[in-house]
Amino acid sequence: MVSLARKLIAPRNPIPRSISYELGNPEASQPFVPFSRLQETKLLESHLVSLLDNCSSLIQIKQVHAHVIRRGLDQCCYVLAKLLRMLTKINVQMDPYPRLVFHQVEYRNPFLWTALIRGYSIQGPLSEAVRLYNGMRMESISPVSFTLTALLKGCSDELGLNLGKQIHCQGIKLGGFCKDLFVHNILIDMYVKCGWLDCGRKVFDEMSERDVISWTSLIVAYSKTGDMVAAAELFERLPVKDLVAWTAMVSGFAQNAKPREALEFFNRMQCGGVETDEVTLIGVISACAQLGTAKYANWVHDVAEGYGFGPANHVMVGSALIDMYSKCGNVEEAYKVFENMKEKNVFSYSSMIVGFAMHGCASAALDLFDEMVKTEVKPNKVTFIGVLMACTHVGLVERGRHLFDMMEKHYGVEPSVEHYACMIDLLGRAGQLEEALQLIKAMPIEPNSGVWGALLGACRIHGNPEIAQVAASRLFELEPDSIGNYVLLANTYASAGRWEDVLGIRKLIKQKLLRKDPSRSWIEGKVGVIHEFYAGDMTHPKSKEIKEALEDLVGRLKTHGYEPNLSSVPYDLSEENKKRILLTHSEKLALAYGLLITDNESTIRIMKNLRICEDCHSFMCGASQITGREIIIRDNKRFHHFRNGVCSCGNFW
DNA sequence: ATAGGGTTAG
Repeated sequence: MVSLARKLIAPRNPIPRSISYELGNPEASQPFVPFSRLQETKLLESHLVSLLDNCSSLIQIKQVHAHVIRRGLDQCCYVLAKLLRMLTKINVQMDPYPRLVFHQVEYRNPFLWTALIRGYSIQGPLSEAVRLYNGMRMESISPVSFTLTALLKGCSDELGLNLGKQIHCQGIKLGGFCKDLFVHNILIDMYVKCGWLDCGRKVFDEMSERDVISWTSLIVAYSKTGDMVAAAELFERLPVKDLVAWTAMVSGFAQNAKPREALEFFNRMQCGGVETDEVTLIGVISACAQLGTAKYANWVHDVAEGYGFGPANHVMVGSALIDMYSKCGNVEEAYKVFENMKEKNVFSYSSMIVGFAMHGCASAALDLFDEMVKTEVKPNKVTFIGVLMACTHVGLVERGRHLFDMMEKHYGVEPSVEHYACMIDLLGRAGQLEEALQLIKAMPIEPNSGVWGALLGACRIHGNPEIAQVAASRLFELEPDSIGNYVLLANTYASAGRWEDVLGIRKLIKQKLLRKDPSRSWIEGKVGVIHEFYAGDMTHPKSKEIKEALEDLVGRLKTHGYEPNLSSVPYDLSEENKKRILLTHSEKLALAYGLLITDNESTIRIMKNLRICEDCHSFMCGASQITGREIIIRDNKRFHHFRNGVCSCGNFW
């Protein structure tokens, strides 16, 4: 029975290829197969294909394959092509198993060829995919448009691009698929992946017919290069905007640090009656995390629950919420979300660990790490950055060293340059500047700007202009246009009283026409209204009250022993001028405004774009004591919780 | 067959 079936399906004298391939299925035109049997075979084939469709592991696929052979269909291209596609889907290497399956078939149709080509194209090497493609044409088998898209999928680098261009130029001349929408959409994608956005645009512009996928591909491409203007331009021209296109805009703005625009688009999307799914929500959550305000945080959490994508059942939404609450200063709420999640993955754990670290809760971060390694979730490089950060923020040098030693030995995570930067930060902030410098010299990988920057930052904190000079000279090579490095070096000189050198750096900054990123702080007022203050900026309508409130506060603070820290002003000015400047630091303005607009009980949350200065730090400590308020400040690195005169960072930041 | 997603760094 078995051998009979095999004979029927793979005849000794195959019908001419040209006919069979046009029909797409050689078995279909065998004249001597009785109709009923043919139907039976067709049924069996589609049954096996649907079995394959439901496979999710190699073992399952092999079981179905055995079944395929038992039923005598081991020459059936239709079923075997599906088998190869499934093997590719679960990432089974083409050599040897899928390759063998392919070779065991005597008469291969274009779909079977394409399935193998696609496998090599996705996994690499692309050269093998090309070799097969040529082999296919040598046997006079005409490629189908799916063959081209399969090849184009693998063209994501310089080498692939050449091939892709060939396919683009020649292949399209070949036949009917020159107008094929799929091929063009994938061509756009290929050019974009290779960094040839203009070519992608050209394909798009010349297409006779476009669908929402063509538009969205290009919109995403622009947003990935940071050009949200071009992305928005296209988006507005897109005739029918679907969920994915809207989401591309929302997350595009979020990824490009434009949280307000992201929220604005989400709002428009909702007004337009477009449905929302968890992918959209993740973009919105990320935008709220950047705003850092508590009210938006609660709002978006409710929105997510309302759409049925609560953190309990959606790992990605949950992880994004953990990150958001941490960045909004509410680490307790972040932990609540974490606890209630049914499934936790490496993102959930890492976000929570990083969250604890940001808030200076080192022991919570380290405990959670210990808990994590007992589960099936494996720590990754970000997890280790999190635990090292935790150690840094409380000065746990030995613990950090130990973790750094163990990460590769025990957990198989190779220390990257970012981990070295964390270690330099850890040693440096703890005052071990020489050790930090030694570690940089002993690094097996090339130190990058992050590493030298960490050292320079530490030199500024501990007032070491000599080592600062070493770090800065490397940084000026690596990042000649980054103003921050010049400012840090100048500040280090300033606190050592080396005003000549400070002037030298200032001159350099002027020569290079660099502009300082102005210091600003913001605070959330009524229902999502954000008030932003720039250092020295007295244009806020309530400036007069703010100034009075601050002067009053300083007066009361002085009776508690506060003295303005003049070394926080890196300019060679008179004492009076220094004091005046200190009082217009943006976080102080925001604090005064916060005191004016909130009731006596509530916590004051301030966000800031730069590192908080020593003077503001001690000012906030005192203010929290005098006013009895809790003050939470997020600077560009971490959170400070000021309560009863002390800060959670233990004056270590 | 083709489009959208979450954690890090001085």
